[in-house]
Amino acid sequence: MANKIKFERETVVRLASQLFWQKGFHATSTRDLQEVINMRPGSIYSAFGSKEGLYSESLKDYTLQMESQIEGFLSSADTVLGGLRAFVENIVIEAKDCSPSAICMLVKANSEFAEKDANLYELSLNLAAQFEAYLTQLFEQAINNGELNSTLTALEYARFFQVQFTGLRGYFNRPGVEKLAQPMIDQMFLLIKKL
Amino acid sequence: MANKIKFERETVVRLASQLFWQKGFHATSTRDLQEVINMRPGSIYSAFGSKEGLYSESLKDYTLQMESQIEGFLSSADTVLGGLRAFVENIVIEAKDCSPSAICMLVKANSEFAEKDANLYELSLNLAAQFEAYLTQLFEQAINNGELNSTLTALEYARFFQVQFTGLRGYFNRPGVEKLAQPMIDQMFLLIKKL
DNA sequence: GTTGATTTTGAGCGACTGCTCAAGTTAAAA
DNA sequence: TTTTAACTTGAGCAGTCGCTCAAAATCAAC
Repeated sequence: MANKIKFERETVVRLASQLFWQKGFHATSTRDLQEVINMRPGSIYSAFGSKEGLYSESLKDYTLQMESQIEGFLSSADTVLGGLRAFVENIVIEAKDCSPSAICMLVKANSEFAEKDANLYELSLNLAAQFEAYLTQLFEQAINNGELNSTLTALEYARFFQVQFTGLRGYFNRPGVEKLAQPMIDQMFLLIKKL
Repeated sequence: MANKIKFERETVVRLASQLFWQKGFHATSTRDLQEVINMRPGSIYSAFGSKEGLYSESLKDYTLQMESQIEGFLSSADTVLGGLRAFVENIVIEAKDCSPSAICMLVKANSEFAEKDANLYELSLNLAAQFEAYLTQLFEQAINNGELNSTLTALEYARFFQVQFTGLRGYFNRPGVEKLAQPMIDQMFLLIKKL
């Protein structure tokens, strides 16, 4: 009975996610979104409630995609560190130019939503915490596998990784430094092992 | 001849800078600015040309302020590295809560202006390059003073510093991790010396 | 074919945006 | 004191914003 939904929620959220990631929340208008996801205002608002609702779903999807991307690299690598390194190299070097932005969407979100009580700020914190927990679990494996000694806890390794990774992505979000990426990633993983 | 300007350009730019730093360019309305800098549209536009013009001046001022802040810490420190460390500790630990944002305004700008041909994107790149040159000059001094060996060039040290610093500021832009700041800064400077 | 619940459509609302400019105010020069 | 160029004011313009909702379209059930 009744009309069927004509859009695929997954596809729509992914497209919205890309636009939001590129332009940021405030600089993306609902008309921009309408064009990209090919939906009219009424449908968008009945499906997602608000621009904020669609952004929220986009950011959650982004985080899950990041994690499943890492899973992909892990499954075709011999070690946890090898998988993580392939992931970092992919983001910083290969995917750099076909990605909506060189900066992590979570980091962008966290920097865009200044007001500490805003929903989207809280969301960015929660997703960052979730991602940190995921990374911690990976470093636990790495320690158990003997890839890393246990002078640091898994959580401490995860923190170090995030600082390095975010720092690198920020630094390489500028033209003309491409040749430095590989040596600096090498240095990053060298440091992790020597901590 | 004629009326005198009633505002102090320096003060106004500093106030605007703080608001822009906190909220970002797109989320700051000209009405927000009017209130904070206590000027009416006509005066603002005759003095700065546009919202973009005021932002541009604000961002330049921010960069200069950062550099002169570092100068301050350097002049009351025994070594270049000691001065830089005091600066980092001040930004990440002490000034964290009274600052408009935990994230560097240059980094925010660079992440907000996605379109590669936009004026403000170009500006953020130029100022970042200027700041890197300034840092490089400091690390040159540190090498000459024998504080650092010369396995790396001054520019390479400056790059490493920026990656670490940006990474740390990003990581500590969340509640509940305050106690980790000092040890992670210690680790950062330990790494710099051991590179 | 008819019904009727569900989804899609898009004109357009009220609020807000960056910005303009005619009118008013100010104070150095004449 | 008068003049006049420089500066300030704020009502308000034209455009865009996020979003609503009555009408049209859709399609499973009967």
